Amino acid sequence: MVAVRVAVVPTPAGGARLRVLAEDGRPIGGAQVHADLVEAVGVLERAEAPRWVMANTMELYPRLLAAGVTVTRCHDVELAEALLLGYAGRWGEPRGLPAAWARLTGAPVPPDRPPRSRDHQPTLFDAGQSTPGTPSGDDPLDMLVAVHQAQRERMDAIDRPDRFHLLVAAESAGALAAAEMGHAGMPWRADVHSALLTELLGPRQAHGLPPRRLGELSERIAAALGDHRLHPDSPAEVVRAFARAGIRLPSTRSWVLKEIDHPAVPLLLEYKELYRIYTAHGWSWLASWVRDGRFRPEYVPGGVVSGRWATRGGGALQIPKAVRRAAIADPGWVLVVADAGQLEPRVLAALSGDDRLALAGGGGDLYRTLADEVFGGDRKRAKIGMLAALYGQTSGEASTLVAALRRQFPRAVEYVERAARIGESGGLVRSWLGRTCPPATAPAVSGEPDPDEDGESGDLSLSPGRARARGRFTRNFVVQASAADWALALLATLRTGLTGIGAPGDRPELVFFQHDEVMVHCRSEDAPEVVALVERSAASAGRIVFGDTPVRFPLDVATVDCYADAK
DNA sequence: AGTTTCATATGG
DNA sequence: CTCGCCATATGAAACT
Repeated sequence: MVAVRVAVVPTPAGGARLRVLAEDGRPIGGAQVHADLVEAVGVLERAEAPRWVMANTMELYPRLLAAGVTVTRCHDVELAEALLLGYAGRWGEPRGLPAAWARLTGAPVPPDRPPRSRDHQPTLFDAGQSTPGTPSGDDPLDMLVAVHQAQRERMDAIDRPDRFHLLVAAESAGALAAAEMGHAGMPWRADVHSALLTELLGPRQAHGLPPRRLGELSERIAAALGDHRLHPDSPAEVVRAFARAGIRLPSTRSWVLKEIDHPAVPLLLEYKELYRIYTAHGWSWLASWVRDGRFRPEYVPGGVVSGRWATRGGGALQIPKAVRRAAIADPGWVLVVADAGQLEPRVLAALSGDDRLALAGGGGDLYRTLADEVFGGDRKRAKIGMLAALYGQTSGEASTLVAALRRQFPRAVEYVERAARIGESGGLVRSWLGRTCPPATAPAVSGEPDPDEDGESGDLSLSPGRARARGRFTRNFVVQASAADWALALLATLRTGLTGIGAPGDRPELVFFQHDEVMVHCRSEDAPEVVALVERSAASAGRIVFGDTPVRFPLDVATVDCYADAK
């Protein structure tokens, strides 16, 4: 019989212990012991491609990838635990296997281990069976099997189990993709990056001395303000210098400075831009994060409450446009870059079943249609109105614009307003697939008491100010988290499909994922097939997540040599 | 000296 | 009185 699911734990000596499971998680037969983890997984994957049940994908899978073994599907017990805890309103409790096992057996719940650092070498201890706080003698494979089985039962017991199963599968697939992306890395030309820095900043100086261009600018800024010396990166100094020149600044933010008519302003703006690149994406960034022609950040699936990914170093999700010129495909290869346009309003249309809004997104530019239907052709206002509805903005003319939207799209607007009301009254909201927002936290952890908070006398209701903030959060959560549901489904479909394209050994590789954008590195001749696959995956993600919906999720797809040319 | 918060930038 | 969501990362400033 074909193994549907297989639980796997590594042994300290590089081996593995496996147990075949039925779909519901019940073990079939006893534990198998293998001397070689990589071989055991590789053989079974090729033969039966089961869903691998693992405690933590990001810890185990990189070892398999390093040895050339990929797997198709998994169930990540830790990620599933976090989703289940969140669903139950127990957000923030330890979610690791030892903690889940302790809850199952009624033992004291140990805290989660802190995440390992990036250049941490696995030790016998890490790979081993005992974990701090766990009674030794508990077999990790037994723990894994039992916790997984219990998770399957908990998943079946909640509302909309079909969607929640999808969520766990998508979250797990995301973890596989994250490990694979960390393994592949984004093609990155250090020489191009360095040349770009030199062009912008002047040649690199020794000992972290600021590059010449920054020094020159700061001298000219000082001179323009009648000073001898000035650190333009110190907001306090800049404010003081302007004060001496008779200009009072509330802050030194770019948009504040832009309103000021003074010769130092353009210099200062230029300085800020260059300084930012120098400190955040300069030579030291290059040295820390780019090796062997690849940028390898550390992705953290499920790292953001809304289900978006985070990174633990490298800042992969904030790569400035200016340095994207260094992301260049290998010779003979290209980058297929695809991003979902206007994803959040489209997701709102699907969530709320607002078919009129769905229709408005049918023509490609949703804001354009909105503008023509509601705002007398004013696209800018249409966009502000929609974003105000999604974020809860009330200042300026935002309320008026949202009210206008509501007249034409009552279901969509009511959906987010309802989420806001639930949040304001202290309730929980969920994404379409069931990812749940964290509960309202107890205010004033330390320091100054919140002026908006009158008393801490065990009153669970929120103060008006906090309640409104909470409402904006839950309002946005339902949309942002459901958009993340969709994006994960896209990613999962895409990564599976890619294994069928290209020649073995020269497969397209997923190298980047950023909220609503994916990047595939592939041979030029495979690009058309990849483009078609990405587009199919987007459409299929819409159906998988939202079922039968008229909402379209169009992608902007570009096949380029260089990331900077994608948009 | 080490740690935390603030200000400002980047991304979606 | 103010009122736009989610993040990461850096250096300066403030704090222990």
